[in-house]
Amino acid sequence: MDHDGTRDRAADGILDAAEDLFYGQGIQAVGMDAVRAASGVTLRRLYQLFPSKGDLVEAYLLRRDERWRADLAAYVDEAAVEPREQLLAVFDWLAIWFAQPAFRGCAFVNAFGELGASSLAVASAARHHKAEFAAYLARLTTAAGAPPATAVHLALLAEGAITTAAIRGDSTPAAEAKEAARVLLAPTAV
Amino acid sequence: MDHDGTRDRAADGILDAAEDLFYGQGIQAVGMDAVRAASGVTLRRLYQLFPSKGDLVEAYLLRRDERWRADLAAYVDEAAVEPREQLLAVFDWLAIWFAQPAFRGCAFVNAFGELGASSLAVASAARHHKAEFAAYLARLTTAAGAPPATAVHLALLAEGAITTAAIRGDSTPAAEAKEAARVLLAPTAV
DNA sequence: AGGAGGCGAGAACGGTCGTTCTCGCCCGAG
DNA sequence: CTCGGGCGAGAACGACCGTTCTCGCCTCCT
Repeated sequence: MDHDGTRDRAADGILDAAEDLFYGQGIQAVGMDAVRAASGVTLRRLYQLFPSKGDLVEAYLLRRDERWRADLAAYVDEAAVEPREQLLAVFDWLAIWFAQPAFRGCAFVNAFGELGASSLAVASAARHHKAEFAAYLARLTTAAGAPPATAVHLALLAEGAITTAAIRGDSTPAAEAKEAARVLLAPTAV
Repeated sequence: MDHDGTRDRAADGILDAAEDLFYGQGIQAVGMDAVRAASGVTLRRLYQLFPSKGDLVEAYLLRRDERWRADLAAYVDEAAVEPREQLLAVFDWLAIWFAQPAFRGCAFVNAFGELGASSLAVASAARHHKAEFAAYLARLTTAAGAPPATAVHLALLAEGAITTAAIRGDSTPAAEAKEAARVLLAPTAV
């Protein structure tokens, strides 16, 4: 038995490798043997911890969702205190994300496009991720005293910025979306 | 030789089948034999017209890009004459697209997420498609007398609406994006 | 009329993938 | 000391994929 965390540490290493590979190359393009090689674990243990590739994919998406949202919230929390400024800080965080060399768009959008039609687990992971992000923006928006519809508009801008930055391969869409967000947050400007 | 259009008609049928399958299930999930079966053509002819799957994918994306933009422009042209109204009509067209049962997001975003990391042809097809769409919005925006930055903002909204509609599986993001677009197009409102 | 070349149908080939099995080895219980 | 159960390493298996080849047949030039 594993009284210590050997099992969990192995699972984390596998998930680290799987995340790099799945996100960087696409899920179908990465074989289980590549995950094994990158995580330094044996194939037997890999299947003990994740009985099928589908399970591994699901765990990859779940962990990424939680870490992505936690990282965003942590950045926003220390970037600003006023809700309106926090909403704008979301786009600053996107800019930092987009500038990372490994950035390749939203993992959930990519997984949905690849497997959403055949895997219900992938489709609902993507739905959940986007719903949670929308709910986060909605909380900030009501705290800022802006109408609820504004939260939806900002979510569309962020979503568009992510996809556009991925395909254009540059990070300026974050700043562009922030400009638009500023307009949407100032209904009766000047 | 084919003096008549037999060859071209066969190619069209293959592309029709390939488009249904690639868009509906993802590119890697569809084998060449499935394309052959759906198009009623023989495997030999399929490879005569498209020497590799990569060629077929490229042709699929190219034809889809042109038809998508032509359909959009045709709708917008007959929906409104004033440039500002035409910009808003773009989102009405998106709503119609999203409501189609087979709608599964942007074919180029999906292909990019699946193959963009490994296929330069797919990556540049996606870049080209998005650049052309952005240029179209830029033309309408300058015709409407709005600042060029507004075109970029509207493109982000449209992009976000496409992805959000795909993942949520409903067509309301088009109307939500249209609301936001109206705000962005009325800088000094009321 | 005859033969050569193109066609349809599908088998075949080499490679890869997800998953499981084999086999020798170690380690701890009795 | 012994022996059984779990381990690492990798081979093996069945399925599938992209692509090519085989093999009759049909057809069109001369």
